[in-house]
Amino acid sequence: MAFHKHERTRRDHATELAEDYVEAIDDIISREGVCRAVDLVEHFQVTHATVSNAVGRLVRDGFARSEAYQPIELTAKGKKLASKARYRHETVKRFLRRLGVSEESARIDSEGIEHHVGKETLDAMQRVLTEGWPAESESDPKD
Amino acid sequence: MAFHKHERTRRDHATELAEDYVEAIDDIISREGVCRAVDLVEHFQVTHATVSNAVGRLVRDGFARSEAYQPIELTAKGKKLASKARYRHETVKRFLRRLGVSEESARIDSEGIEHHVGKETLDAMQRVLTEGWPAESESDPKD
DNA sequence: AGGCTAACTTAGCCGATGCTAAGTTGTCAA
DNA sequence: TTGACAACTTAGCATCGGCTAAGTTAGCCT
Repeated sequence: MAFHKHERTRRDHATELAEDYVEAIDDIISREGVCRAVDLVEHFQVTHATVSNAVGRLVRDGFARSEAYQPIELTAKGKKLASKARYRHETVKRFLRRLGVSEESARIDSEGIEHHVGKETLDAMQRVLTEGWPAESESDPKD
Repeated sequence: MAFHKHERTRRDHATELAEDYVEAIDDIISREGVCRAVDLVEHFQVTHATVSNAVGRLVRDGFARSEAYQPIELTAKGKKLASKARYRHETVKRFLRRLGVSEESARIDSEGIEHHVGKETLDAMQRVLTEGWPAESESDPKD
């Protein structure tokens, strides 16, 4: 790995908001046809000004397109990130449900957790969802 | 619950750094006897200035005590937070190991995940560690 | 056409978390 | 004892993600 001990965590933070936004935008477009800033205001329970700034960063970073006073659109890059984020989010949430966690807690916790789940952990969760729990083993795993 | 949709996630963020710091300070004191700023510089791979600011916030928020140029100490409140954080961290990490995730990934992912795991999820993970996997069930859970 | 209202932007503020550069203190070894 | 070096602080800067307040635009209804 090319990461220092806490570098990954910090890098995750930098993209968290972008992931939450593109995921929300993608959802809203699916449901409503278009996504307006006011929809994101509603979704994240923040002010218009906050959304405006955030969308500005998405545009700057190539995740979204937006003309002033027009609906927000995702770029190909934005759509790709959105679908990756949704897959992770769904997998984590379904995994928590399978673990026995309530809908409410699974919804809340999965929102925070999804950004910190690496490929290996995600695959392990997905495996549980498709193949059931791993075998119980007495010995320590070696990998 | 008294949370708006994303309020919990935002609140978690506010205490994340504090938790990481008190946990690290507590560990270092256990291992070394005292904790100096330079140990935290090493641990988090940030500059001295960053540590100085962060410790200032810990002191301001009642988690730590520190005299200029002296070792850093935790208050009772800080120790309590540290042990809560360590318990969560350890539980998450051991759970991931049990899931089949490698030591390296479990270490990295648990660092990010621990701050977003609510009581219910944590209990579910702990239950797996002490009692094994939950029963497979065909039907949807109802809680 | 005109005007109202809701949607949006812009400007300016704050705190958190990072940085560099420069100054201060503590400590150990010569 | 004193001087050098490591440890620490302080000042000043940037970005992010919040906010309020104020200004602008779009769209609809009369």
